[in-house]
Amino acid sequence: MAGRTSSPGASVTSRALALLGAFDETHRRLSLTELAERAALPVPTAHRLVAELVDWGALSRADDGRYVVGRRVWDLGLLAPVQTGLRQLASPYLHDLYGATLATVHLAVRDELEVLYVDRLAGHASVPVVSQVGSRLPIHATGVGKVLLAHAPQDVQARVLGARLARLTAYTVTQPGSLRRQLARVLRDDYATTTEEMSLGACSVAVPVRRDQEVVAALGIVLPRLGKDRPRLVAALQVAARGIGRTLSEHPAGDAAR
Amino acid sequence: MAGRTSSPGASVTSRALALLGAFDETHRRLSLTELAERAALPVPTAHRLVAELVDWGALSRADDGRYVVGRRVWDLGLLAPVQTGLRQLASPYLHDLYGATLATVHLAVRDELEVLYVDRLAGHASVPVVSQVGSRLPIHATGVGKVLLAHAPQDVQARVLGARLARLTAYTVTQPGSLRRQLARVLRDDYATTTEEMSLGACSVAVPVRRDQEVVAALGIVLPRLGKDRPRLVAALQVAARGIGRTLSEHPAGDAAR
DNA sequence: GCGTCGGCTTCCGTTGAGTGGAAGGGTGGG
DNA sequence: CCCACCCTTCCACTCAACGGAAGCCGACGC
Repeated sequence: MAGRTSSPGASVTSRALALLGAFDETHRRLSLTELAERAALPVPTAHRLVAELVDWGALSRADDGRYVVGRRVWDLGLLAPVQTGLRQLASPYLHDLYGATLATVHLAVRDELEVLYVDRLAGHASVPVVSQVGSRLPIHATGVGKVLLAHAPQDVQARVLGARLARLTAYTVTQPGSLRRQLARVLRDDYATTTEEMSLGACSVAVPVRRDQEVVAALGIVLPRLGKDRPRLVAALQVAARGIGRTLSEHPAGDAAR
Repeated sequence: MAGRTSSPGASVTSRALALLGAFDETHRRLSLTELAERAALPVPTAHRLVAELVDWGALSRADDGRYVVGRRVWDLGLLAPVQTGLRQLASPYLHDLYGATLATVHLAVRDELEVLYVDRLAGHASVPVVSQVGSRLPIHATGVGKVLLAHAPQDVQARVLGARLARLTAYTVTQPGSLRRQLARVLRDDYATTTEEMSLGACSVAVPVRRDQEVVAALGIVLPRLGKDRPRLVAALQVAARGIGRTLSEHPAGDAAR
């Protein structure tokens, strides 16, 4: 390979992937110099590798010279099991729920100690929420998060409860004991709720989505307040969740929740 | 580099990308040998490169030893402008439309001579359609396709009309003269319709989405039949389309329709 | 239970793809 | 007009990458 390299042993593939990895939610458009910095590469090296990524369609160069993630990565991302399995199969159920409630509807999975939002439906009438597809939010402060945490392995629960529970609003549950009791109730009632714990003006209800007894996702909705609609909402969510679980069982190839 | 190579001059990056490019809609799970074949690489070479892609999260190995597109590509795909620009900004409008009609709602852009479905909303009550997010369908047989074709550059229209127009149902418009006249009417009426031209039992209406006078996408819905609801549907679609166009104009960084 | 086959994994001598500092061009701002 | 920064190109040097061969492993047929 090269006579001199700033990072001996690094492969070409890892460098190219480092360039792709330079993009994130807060860095969607990057100049060449920014890319090089974020990927820890010299500018000429970044320049060569970026040109190849652009040729293939992994990156795209905008008119202002900056780079963005290319259409081909979007296409490829749609082939990932989280999309073709869980998200796609669940979509009609989520739309049924949305059509019936016009509330924000969430489908989420656990991603280590966080909640990953796999899908989110919302119109203009829905409660504004901070989540969007691909977001990772704290697991202790959302309805779907509490469901996923309640059904997580003991070591995951220990790590979440043993860490500092971030206070996001005055109503966030930050005492481990309180959260533990809530999780026990989630297991008993088979649904979770939040009341302005993630953001003010947003309350939520969520239920587990099971495939063959295993909780693989959580389905939830967000409303300004729960009130006396709670039993009806829980019932609607559970019907949709069972439908999703059944559909997932009928499509074994789509190992959706991993 | 290596003392011997089956494809001299091919870069490491291009080989790694060839492996990613081995996946498509009909090849979502591939064995190592299949990956090597489809990427035109020797198996040991594929083995090494695939291991790196797995390490980074671009690919994932399932329990049965086969590979799928990894979560990190899904994450990255969500950063592409087609997602963060057009799709995300349009989503609330699409959900409003869905909530009002419970019909299948489509958002699409032109991708060369085809329609690319950027978003699709459907519940169980909606008409089953063949499209899904990321699908490319023929531009002459769908409502959104006719809108995009009517507003396409002359050379694009010439290439579509000069090629054989595939007959998908008995009602598909396959005569270039007929399609030309329909496109003229689309420009005049500012909406397009289809009647069981793409699949039986599915009729559609679609309107252009404009950002600063430029047609950047098409918005459509699919129903079992149009009937006397057509004017109301067109009006609802146009309101949503104008809302999307306005929102796109307010977010210049998201060059969504490219 | 054994043998065969196919897929996968590991090895390693050879070599050319890849390296990045230097230099130069272009653009925007002061 | 000058300066600073970003981007692009060059090229001597070298080590990362190459893939056939060999071996391992699991499934399948007899």
